[in-house]
Amino acid sequence: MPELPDVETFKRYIDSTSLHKTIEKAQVMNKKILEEISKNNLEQGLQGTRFVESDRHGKYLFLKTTENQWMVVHFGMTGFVKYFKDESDKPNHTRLLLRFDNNYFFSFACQRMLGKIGLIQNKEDYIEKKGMGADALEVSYDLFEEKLKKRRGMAKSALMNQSIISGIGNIYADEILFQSGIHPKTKMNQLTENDFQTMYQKMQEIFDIAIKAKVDTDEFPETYIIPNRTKDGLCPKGDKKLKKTKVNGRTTYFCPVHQDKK
DNA sequence: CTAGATGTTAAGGT
DNA sequence: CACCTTAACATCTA
Repeated sequence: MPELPDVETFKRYIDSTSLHKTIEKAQVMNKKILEEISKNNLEQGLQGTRFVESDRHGKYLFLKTTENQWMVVHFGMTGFVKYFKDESDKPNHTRLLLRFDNNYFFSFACQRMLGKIGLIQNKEDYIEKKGMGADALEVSYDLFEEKLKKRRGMAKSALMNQSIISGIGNIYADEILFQSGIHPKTKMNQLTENDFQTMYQKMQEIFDIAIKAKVDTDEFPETYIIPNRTKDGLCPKGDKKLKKTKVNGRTTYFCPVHQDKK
């Protein structure tokens, strides 16, 4: 799940459930998710503090503690968070478990262990060190076009490159290109000014709609390709079968009729 | 049993 | 040097 809209949805969920509660206990259940910190240092760094503020950059989530540090969360491919009261509701692949002073729990779960959690002093330095580009919801049109138009590789690869623009993943890259009528293998440097304007506008619109729908694909517009990204999926604009290919080593769906720009 | 699944990164190649 | 592509990571399911 976790592309920009998913992470934004987690952020809002955390804002409404988990801020301003003292963390009485922190338990790292699996060390593989730790990013440059020991189990003990993360647990001790969290215990006794409260989360007071949250932020998101691309697919990364930041939670500020009363000690002026940030817990940075990356969800990998299978990560999610859950706030719950009854211990029997604890998710299966919980890797970090917090208990608040109201006896509710906070779980960070990730089945495939591709997620990461760290504790950092400075959010801006971290973003810089990771080489992240501007957040997809904050990037200006001029920067969007300037960064993308020189790229020689395939359009989809460039959209998914986090160092150019942060937040677009495999699923939403397919949606942006479908809504823009651009074939995913088109070379980015062959697109026109008009194409970049369309992609920029569609990117904003799609993320906006996905976030408002809380990422529930049942609530997505009928014209979206995301719910149809399956074997035998049909184009929502014409009933022709979608094509499946690989870009960047990732499964890519597109409509050969509506994405002929190449 | 094998292939593939929303992500990132290191290593190799242009 | 800047950019592009691929494999690997760990686990589970179709």
